[in-house]
Amino acid sequence: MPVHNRDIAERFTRLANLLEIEGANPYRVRAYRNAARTIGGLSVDIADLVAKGEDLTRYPGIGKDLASKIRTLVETGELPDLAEVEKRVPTELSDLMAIEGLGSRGVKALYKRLGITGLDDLEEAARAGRIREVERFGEKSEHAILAEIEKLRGGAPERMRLADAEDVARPLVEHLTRAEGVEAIEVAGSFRRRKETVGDLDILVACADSGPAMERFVGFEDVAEVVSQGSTRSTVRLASGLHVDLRAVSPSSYGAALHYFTGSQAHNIAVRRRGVERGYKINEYGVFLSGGGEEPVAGAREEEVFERVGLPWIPPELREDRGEIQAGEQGELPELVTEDDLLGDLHAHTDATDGADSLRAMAEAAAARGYEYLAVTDHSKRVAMAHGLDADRLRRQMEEIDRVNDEGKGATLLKGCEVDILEDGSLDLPDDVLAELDLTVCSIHYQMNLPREKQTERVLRAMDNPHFRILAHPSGRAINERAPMELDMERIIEAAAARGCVLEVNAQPARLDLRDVDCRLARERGAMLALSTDAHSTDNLGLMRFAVDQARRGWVGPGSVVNTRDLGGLREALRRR
DNA sequence: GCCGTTTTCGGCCCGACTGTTTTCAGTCG
Ligand SMILES: Nc1nc2c(ncn2[C@H]2C[C@H](O)[C@@H](COP(=O)(O)OP(=O)(O)OP(=O)(O)O)O2)c(=O)[nH]1
Ligand SMILES: [Mg+2]
Ligand SMILES: [Mg+2]
Ligand SMILES: [Zn+2]
Repeated sequence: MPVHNRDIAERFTRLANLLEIEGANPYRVRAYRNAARTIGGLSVDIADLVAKGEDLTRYPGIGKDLASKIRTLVETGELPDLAEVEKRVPTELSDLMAIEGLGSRGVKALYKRLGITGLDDLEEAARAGRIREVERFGEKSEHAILAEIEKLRGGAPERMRLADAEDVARPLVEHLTRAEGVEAIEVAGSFRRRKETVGDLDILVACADSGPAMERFVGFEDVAEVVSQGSTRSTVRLASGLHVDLRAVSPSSYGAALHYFTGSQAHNIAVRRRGVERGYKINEYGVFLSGGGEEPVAGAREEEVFERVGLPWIPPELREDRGEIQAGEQGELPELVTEDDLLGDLHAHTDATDGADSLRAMAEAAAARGYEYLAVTDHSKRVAMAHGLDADRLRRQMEEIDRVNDEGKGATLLKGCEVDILEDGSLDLPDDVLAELDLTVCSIHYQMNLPREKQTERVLRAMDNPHFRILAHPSGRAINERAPMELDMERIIEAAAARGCVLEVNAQPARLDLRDVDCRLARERGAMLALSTDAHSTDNLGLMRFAVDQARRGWVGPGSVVNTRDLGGLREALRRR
């Protein structure tokens, strides 16, 4: 696999940046950025699509020209347009745009006037006080640039995991709720869309007078810096480094503002374009008639905005401009799975291996959540670090499960095991003991760096075992910690669909594996999913909502999720083909 | 560069905040 989607997206982003610095047509620049966004949000590998000769123009924002450029890039590893523009302007200029407050115009001016091409040049010029000599720069921007360089040198800024963002948001929302005159408050942006990571927090408040809320916001104890402050919008940096935007509007604009601030940017643009087509101007204050007129025709509720452009209310998780608008228009928005749909959890550990709580405690905690069943899936022996089970210990655990089930106090415990998939694709326990289980959860914990073809074969071979049921944390990634394994996920999804294997959506906040886009591909290809917490304690059972988030972002409905079924239905759904 | 139950050409979302702007460009949401 020579060219990853990520590489293709990065090249087009670079091309867009350099063209913008050169002063190219901004809509052409936007077209390249859109293409980068589309490609970055794909589950299938573009290189595979090209190899199969598929028509790339079926993807929105990719026309004949871009399709041909992509094909060239995949086949030759080269993007001739990028090579061309790099002959005219230094490619490092694109990286300078990562500096906050520095855009294409600023970079161009610094390059033309001072010959600055990289971070080192920029720092030197700033220290020498030469930046302020350039038009549209001054003392303040010069200092700001130095500060930003400092931050950038301290390591690339990471996006924050959604679960961590919740912990940051909670006290801040609590703090703002107590501001005078706040009638409604919501964390919007990527947080509301439930993206796996967030770049910042975007908080919206409704109030007649924004003053008290804004003051309270910048006065929050964790604020390290007030980046900007106005009457309707302020931005702060928290001690953790996370930025927070607060937007304040009157209650009559709350719906329009919530729509605006929830995004995504691409979704907003698409909805606003529909507005233009229908004679409206849509902004964060409401929907207005294009001809002018001060009075909005809608704005208090989010539904009104959609209604004006002929759409039903679209769940935030879908608002990525990835087909939700067309689906809404045609009345074909998917029914999305909810936490209430789930009748059990199919991946959990106990104190027999690396879990914190007993079988009995886990069964009772599952019942307290209203579950009908809980699969106990402790590690197999290969995972020695977790004191994994051999056949004997697993059999003793099965006996204990029988006893706990007989007591009938908790949810029904299913006999399972998280069986390690060994390097050759065989499973870590003998078939005879696996045959005694209700289900297996199979996963890779070692040798995660095999080449793509081998790693894919390893998983497919594991599926050959008739006792294989669920593929757990399929990519093995840990967000901000460990890259996913090299895998042909499309092949794995297709194999799962064909052979009656189930793919897990692991709810551990660092995993979220499958990803949203993989969930969507799985649904499209007819593979079944299991939403599971991989709980290592009774509390961990409560992580389920994070798996639900990503499944919903993947357009997944209850029908594609095995643990929406009752025990009888589940056993049916887990039958192998 | 993309795209079309108005269009195959001529549009392409719309607004807040900052700084050096002397009347608004640049950057960002
Ligand atoms: N109409 C419009 N809305 C925008 C634009 N840029 C951002 N927004 C809206 C939609 C975004 O979801 C919202 C918050 O902006 P952010 O930059 O924080 O993006 P978002 O939260 O979606 O992603 P993030 O995880 O923060 O990178 O503001 C834009 O160019 N036009
Ligand atoms: Mg955001
Ligand atoms: Mg933001
Ligand atoms: Zn596990």
